[in-house]
Amino acid sequence: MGRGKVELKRIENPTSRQVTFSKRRNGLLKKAFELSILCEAEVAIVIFSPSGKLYQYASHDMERSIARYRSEIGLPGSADNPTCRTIEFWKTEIDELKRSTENLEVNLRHLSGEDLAMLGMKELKQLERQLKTGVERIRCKKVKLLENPDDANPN
Amino acid sequence: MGRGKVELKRIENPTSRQVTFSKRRNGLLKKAFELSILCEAEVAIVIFSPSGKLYQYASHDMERSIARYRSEIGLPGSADNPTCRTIEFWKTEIDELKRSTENLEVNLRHLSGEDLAMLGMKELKQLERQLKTGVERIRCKKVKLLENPDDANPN
DNA sequence: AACTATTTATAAGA
DNA sequence: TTCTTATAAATAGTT
Repeated sequence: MGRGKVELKRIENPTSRQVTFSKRRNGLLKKAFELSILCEAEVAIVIFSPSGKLYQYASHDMERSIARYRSEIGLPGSADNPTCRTIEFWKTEIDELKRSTENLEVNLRHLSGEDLAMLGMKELKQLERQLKTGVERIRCKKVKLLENPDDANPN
Repeated sequence: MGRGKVELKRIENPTSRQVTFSKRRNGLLKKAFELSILCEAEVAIVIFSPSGKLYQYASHDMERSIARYRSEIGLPGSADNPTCRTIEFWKTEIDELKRSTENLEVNLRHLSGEDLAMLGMKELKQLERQLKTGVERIRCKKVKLLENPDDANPN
């Protein structure tokens, strides 16, 4: 990727090694970010430059990913003997559940015709179609119930 | 990098999401390897697929990199020891959130006319009324949008 | 899994 | 460090 092909070995020139490090480090972190978004993966990266400086990326939370890694590998610190990391893991678990709950609530309100303010025409049309489909299905069900009341749960 | 530009958002199609995950995961791990060789960097990556499978790369050693990360961040490594009670608290917190999520999902499906099997006539009528109200509100909103497109979020 | 048309990343140069 | 550009590499869509 560049004006010349590069050999897979240590870059001897310290200046160009530093420059390459900087460029490729950014590239790697960007790719990690994209992977996590596109594929809903949990990605965590830790990089130490030759001079010892730390660079990191964590799609969710570094401690959570470490905890998950360890529990996957089978190290202690998971089941019993919970550590702070384990707790962190659950905290983010909770946060994610809360977020998904919020999303569901928004969807529900939209289907009830509430909170429509920020929707565009495209979304409105889609919502309307979805609701009409729902009404149609419910009508079918009602008809079936009337024809064959024995199936009914008598509420 | 490919025949089409790709939007930075979750890939909806599960098949192509899986394929992309596989391709990009390999790409990311390869880049990490190259970075460590070319620039003598210490690189550690942990990836969890959406289905929970672990993939990893560590130029030196995962635990070493984790330890180095923690010491860099300033964590003593072994912090306080959370009690089982705290953990139990969070477990129930999670259970409750999961239950409420399930309820919301059921409501959402009902509003889409799915999973109607166990509903009685009374609930069906209520659902239908709710949907009709929703449709009506959405129509109002659409009309307003058409009359006054400037308000629109242009989606 | 293999194939390419394209998009991206980046090596070298300024 | 930042920008530019030629080229290598990665990969999205397709088969």
